[in-house]
Amino acid sequence: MPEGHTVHRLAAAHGRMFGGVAVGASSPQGRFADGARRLDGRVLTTAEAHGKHLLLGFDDDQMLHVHLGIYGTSTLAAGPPPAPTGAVRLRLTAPAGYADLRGPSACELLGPGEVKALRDRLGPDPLRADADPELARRRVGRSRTTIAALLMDQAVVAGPGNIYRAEVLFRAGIDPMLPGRDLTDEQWAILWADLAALMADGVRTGRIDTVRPAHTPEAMGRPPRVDDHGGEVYVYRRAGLPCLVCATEVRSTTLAGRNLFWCPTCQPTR
DNA sequence: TTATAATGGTCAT
DNA sequence: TGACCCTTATAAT
Repeated sequence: MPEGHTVHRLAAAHGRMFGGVAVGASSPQGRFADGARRLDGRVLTTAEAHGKHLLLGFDDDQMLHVHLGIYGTSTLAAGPPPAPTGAVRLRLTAPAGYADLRGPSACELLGPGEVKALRDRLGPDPLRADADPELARRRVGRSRTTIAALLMDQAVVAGPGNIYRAEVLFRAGIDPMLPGRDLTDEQWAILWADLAALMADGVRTGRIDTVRPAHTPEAMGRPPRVDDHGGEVYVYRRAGLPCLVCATEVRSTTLAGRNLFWCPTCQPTR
């Protein structure tokens, strides 16, 4: 379930489990065999996330870079590792437990220059203390691209994915098709602050919950949502269902190859 | 048993 | 814009 909040949780969990100890590394699936050999026995020194990128630093100049892509998962558990099941690209082990990485779009060792290049092509991450929202605001303000597409562009903002994109636009009442440069400064400030708050919640809970107290299942007398992403949301994957605020049918379309969801009443065209 | 979809990104056209 | 990559869970057959 990889949007930025997931990766920040992973970074923290890796720091707790592997920080300061020599880790065992293997690639049961075999596709990262060389990298695992180089990692095996190194001591983990840093664990951080930038957007959806996980960066693990070791006591040499090689940084492990992991990107989960759309289906990647990383499972951490305490205790001795069981026999690997499925396609485990990388297994890390420590006295405290183990981590299994499956299906990542990137799992590679990077030198310092490559790490800098990676960071340089990412926009500010609302979950990072060093994020500069002005940088993102300037890019959005100059662009004719729709705000829906800009929010998915990791060079503009690093971390949000399709769920946060749809939900934050709904909560701000902004038409997804509005060109970036037509947003007011106030609208951008609201979007940024909401991303930061919602994603911080996501880091705490491990779920994406965006529904305000007034519209929760309990408040509305409706059954809780059952969806494999495991959270209560307004529009994401709710096409054809009534908007939780105004009962208009939630719409969906494909934009730049991704599903976009919105309520035409709550997010009117200007 | 096979098909499809999915919270992402890269590359080519 | 479309093809393709990675893996798994669920739906359809």
